[in-house]
Amino acid sequence: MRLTREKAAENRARVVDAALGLFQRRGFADVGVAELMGAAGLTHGGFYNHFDSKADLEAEACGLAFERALGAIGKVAAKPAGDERRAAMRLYVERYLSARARDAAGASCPMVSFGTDVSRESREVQARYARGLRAYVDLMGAALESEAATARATVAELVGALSLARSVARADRALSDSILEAAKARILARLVR
Amino acid sequence: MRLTREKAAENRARVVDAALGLFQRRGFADVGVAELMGAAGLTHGGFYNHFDSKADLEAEACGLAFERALGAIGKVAAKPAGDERRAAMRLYVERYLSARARDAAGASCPMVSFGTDVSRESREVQARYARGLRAYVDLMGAALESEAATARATVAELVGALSLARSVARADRALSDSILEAAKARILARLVR
DNA sequence: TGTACATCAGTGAACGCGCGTTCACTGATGTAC
DNA sequence: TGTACATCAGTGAACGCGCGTTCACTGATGTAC
Repeated sequence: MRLTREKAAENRARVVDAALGLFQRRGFADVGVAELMGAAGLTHGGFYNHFDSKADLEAEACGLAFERALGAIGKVAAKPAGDERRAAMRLYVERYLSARARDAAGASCPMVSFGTDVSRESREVQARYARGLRAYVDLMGAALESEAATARATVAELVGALSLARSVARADRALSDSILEAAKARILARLVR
Repeated sequence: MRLTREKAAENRARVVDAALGLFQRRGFADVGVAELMGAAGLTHGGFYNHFDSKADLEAEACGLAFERALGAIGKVAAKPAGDERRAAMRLYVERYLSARARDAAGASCPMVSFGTDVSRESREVQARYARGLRAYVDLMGAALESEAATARATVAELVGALSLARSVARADRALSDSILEAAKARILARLVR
């Protein structure tokens, strides 16, 4: 039952998208090929028509996550400098550090989802990740209209706060909320200044 | 070949310690029972004399990591307030965000090693982690002689910077170093003020 | 445009393999007398 | 204190199980004429 090329490409994209969601929620190791193919409405046997290996898909999913993250911060950086960009940046930070983003484990920043995993992955994933982070920091500098050092420290604060907040979200929601609030207040205060 | 109670307790402690190192370096999932028993100089069969399950050991290793992390920041908080405590804190930050700490994946802050993993672990690990983080933030407030919000944001910045720096350490060392530097400079600047 | 055949996306059974866990066994230690 | 026996930390083979990957097969699509 061969499919049209478009249909096949669509299926492939659906697998990457479904896999990314599962990987972000549960980590690379905990999601099997059969499960992720099932999540895309397919059976596991066809997996190797699209990917060389599971590691290959992991690298591609990581790339997709960065593509989305860079798209979001890129939009902010693309605004006219000054008030308009600052307003967009404020909105970006508020969303990034919202309870909503914290609870949406399946659709979030790759630095938060894969931060710990990435140093255990293949060289290729690591290289892709490093390129992604460098681009993200650069766009953050533009979005913030700041020096590189400020952009780097801000990214660290953003990523650290969301990571920590997510880690304790179930066990200590008050602590989780207060970490988000503290980081948000600090970054926003620096923005208006 | 039954052992003395002391020798058995010593073996058990050695297993937890060896397992923690391996877990921090490679994650819970990637380290098998046979391997971690081997790292402690034992064979896998005896594992269940000491632990109910692998998850049980994971929780205990997590507890040990926090014990150490809390000990380190606790020492700073225990210094006499003022110059002496500030000096100890400066040293703590410099060490925490050093290239050395970044490269010592096997012996580091549990928030950095387990940050992503913890939300995928058992309720018990999560509860232990949340208690640990709360205590860490409290001690950070004391060490910093600051309000709770500042302590929370500082922990986020520390953890975020070390996480990111470690993620790109192999693929882009310059970026890794610069993230460490940026966060260090910002936190230290706030300290002297 | 129609026909004949090669291609290939998808299916589902099967493969090794390594995992967590169990078990019968060993023999020095701990304990009851 | 000495003896007899139960205890239990450690060993290594064995167990199911689920994983990533392979394979023979199907049948609609793409292509050559």
